[in-house]
Amino acid sequence: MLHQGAADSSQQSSTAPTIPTLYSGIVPTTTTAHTPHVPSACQVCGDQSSGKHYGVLCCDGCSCFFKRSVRKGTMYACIAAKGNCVVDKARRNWCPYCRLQRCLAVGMNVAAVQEERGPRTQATAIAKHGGITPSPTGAVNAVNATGNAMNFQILAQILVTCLRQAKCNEQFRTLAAAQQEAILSTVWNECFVLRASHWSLDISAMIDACGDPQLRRIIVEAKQLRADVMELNFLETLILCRKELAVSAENAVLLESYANGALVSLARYTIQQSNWLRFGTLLLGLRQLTQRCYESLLSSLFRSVVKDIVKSL
Amino acid sequence: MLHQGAADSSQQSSTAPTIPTLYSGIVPTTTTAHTPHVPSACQVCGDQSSGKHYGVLCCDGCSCFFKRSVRKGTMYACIAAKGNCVVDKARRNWCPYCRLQRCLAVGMNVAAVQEERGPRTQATAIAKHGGITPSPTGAVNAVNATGNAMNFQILAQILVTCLRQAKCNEQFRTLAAAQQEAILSTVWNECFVLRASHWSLDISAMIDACGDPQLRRIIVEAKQLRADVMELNFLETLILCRKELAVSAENAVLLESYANGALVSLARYTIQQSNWLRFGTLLLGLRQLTQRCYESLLSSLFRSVVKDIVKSL
DNA sequence: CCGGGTCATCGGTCAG
DNA sequence: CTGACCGATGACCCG
Repeated sequence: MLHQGAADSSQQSSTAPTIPTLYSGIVPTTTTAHTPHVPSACQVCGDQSSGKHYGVLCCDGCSCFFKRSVRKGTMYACIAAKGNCVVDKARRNWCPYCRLQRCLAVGMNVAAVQEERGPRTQATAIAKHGGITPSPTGAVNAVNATGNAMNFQILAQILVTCLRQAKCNEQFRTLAAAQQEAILSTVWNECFVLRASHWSLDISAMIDACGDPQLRRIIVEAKQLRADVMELNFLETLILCRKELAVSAENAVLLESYANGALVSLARYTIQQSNWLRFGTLLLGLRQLTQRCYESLLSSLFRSVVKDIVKSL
Repeated sequence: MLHQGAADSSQQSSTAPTIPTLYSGIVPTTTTAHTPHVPSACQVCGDQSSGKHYGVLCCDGCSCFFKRSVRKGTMYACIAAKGNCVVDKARRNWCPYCRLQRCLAVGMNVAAVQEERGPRTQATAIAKHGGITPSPTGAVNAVNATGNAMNFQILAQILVTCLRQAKCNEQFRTLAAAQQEAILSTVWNECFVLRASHWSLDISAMIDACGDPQLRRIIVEAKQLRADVMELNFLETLILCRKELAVSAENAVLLESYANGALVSLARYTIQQSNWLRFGTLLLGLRQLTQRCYESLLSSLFRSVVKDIVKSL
């Protein structure tokens, strides 16, 4: 930080608003000459980049910030509630939410953040010194980058399947394409978790392999609903048909009627085989599902694919 | 890159005539090496230094004082009008003018003081203890400083009333104090919106005056539930008794049973006067309420007061 | 090169 | 306003 301050004061005495262009026209010729490393602009904040991190050219700060954010799974709130704060070198620390959003927007890969390892040294030193090997605490799970990618692909396939299923939803399918797309691009993650948590095969290993601890927690929680096929369908309708996501007044009415229909059907279905409690529990589960999904980094995992999936089919 | 002043100041403690002796004999051998943290004298007042700040070895107090002075840009006047007051640990607070002069004299770097950032934005610390959770905060600027301050005060009173009511909730009140506090510090905003949206008087003007458009939307949405007193009580229980917020395994069981009880009661109550739809609609409204609350900046509005309120009563 | 961790030094907090 | 305290940041190093 001191370093940062020093750099600031020496170069740009004031908070210069035009930072991103820092190396736009200056460096090109001198680049190959004697530069220690190729200077490029951080795609997140425009600061000097130290190379690629998590798939994107960015500076140490943004790289580190991204790593910590993903590891801890903290969910930020935009300081201005707009979600469009300026993220440049001088202001990147003002709004963590917008900084993280920007990290994801430029394509930083959540899955590339590894599990936390133990402290760096000690183990060897102590082992040499005495004979008492201390427990290396964090079982370094370097994991297989290859198998990891494979698992991700499979999960992406599951995602496609879930969204196809949503498209076939009896009520949802009747909506106009634009309305469908508007809804799905918002609630796709809820659809995914609902279905994936009740997948016929055990896919927990693949979910673990994605390296997103949040996703794991969400799925585990959703799994506790133990919904059957009928219940899943009704819940899916309730996820898909939310009048708040209507693009027009008529659609709002339509969506509400769909949701009401699903509610009544679900009530009938659950009451006939057990009691009211089941009905209420499922709906409360929906609340939990919604909240968790929007608090999580789930989206970033499939960010690249979900857009295309929603469009096609 | 690093401050020249750093090297300078660490050696020439001479600037301060009376100070240097403080730790001169304690750290003799290890001085220059790379000791974890060498206790040294603050170059400004001679107190124990906690490391370099703004380029100079100094204590937390002088560091903080310097930061505040630079940020606020206040001009002090020497209390003795001489500009040569003694600045040592015991007397550093007597004359801010001379203290600041001394900060500058020993080379503290004004440019290293960054601009003020917003309040810390934390957001939901998921996992772990499940208890500690101040909600997302944001800098809702002073805005309504003048005329609206009154309205804000009234709303804060309403908030107090809502939380008192929550504390009296038939189920919630039986929980241990620590558990109550853990839950309320998370869901207080849901409690507030639920009650405020169904307030007996029309408080929409005050809500508007708070200058948070999000809050307005949330309240309007919640108002559409048109819940009666009984329903409100059941919904409140469902907000308060979420097993995810349990601080212990036993409490999780307890909370779940409370929620189940509320579900059954609400079902009985609603079915006798209309139908299943009402029951389901209310629960979906709960989902909407939860999501909106955590997406909004509501918390920042009451950030300063809610903490105290939750603690007291 | 790009993952990881480290730690001096920034930031804000909040009783006193 | 003060300052002890703690979380966040990022330049730097290792493997």
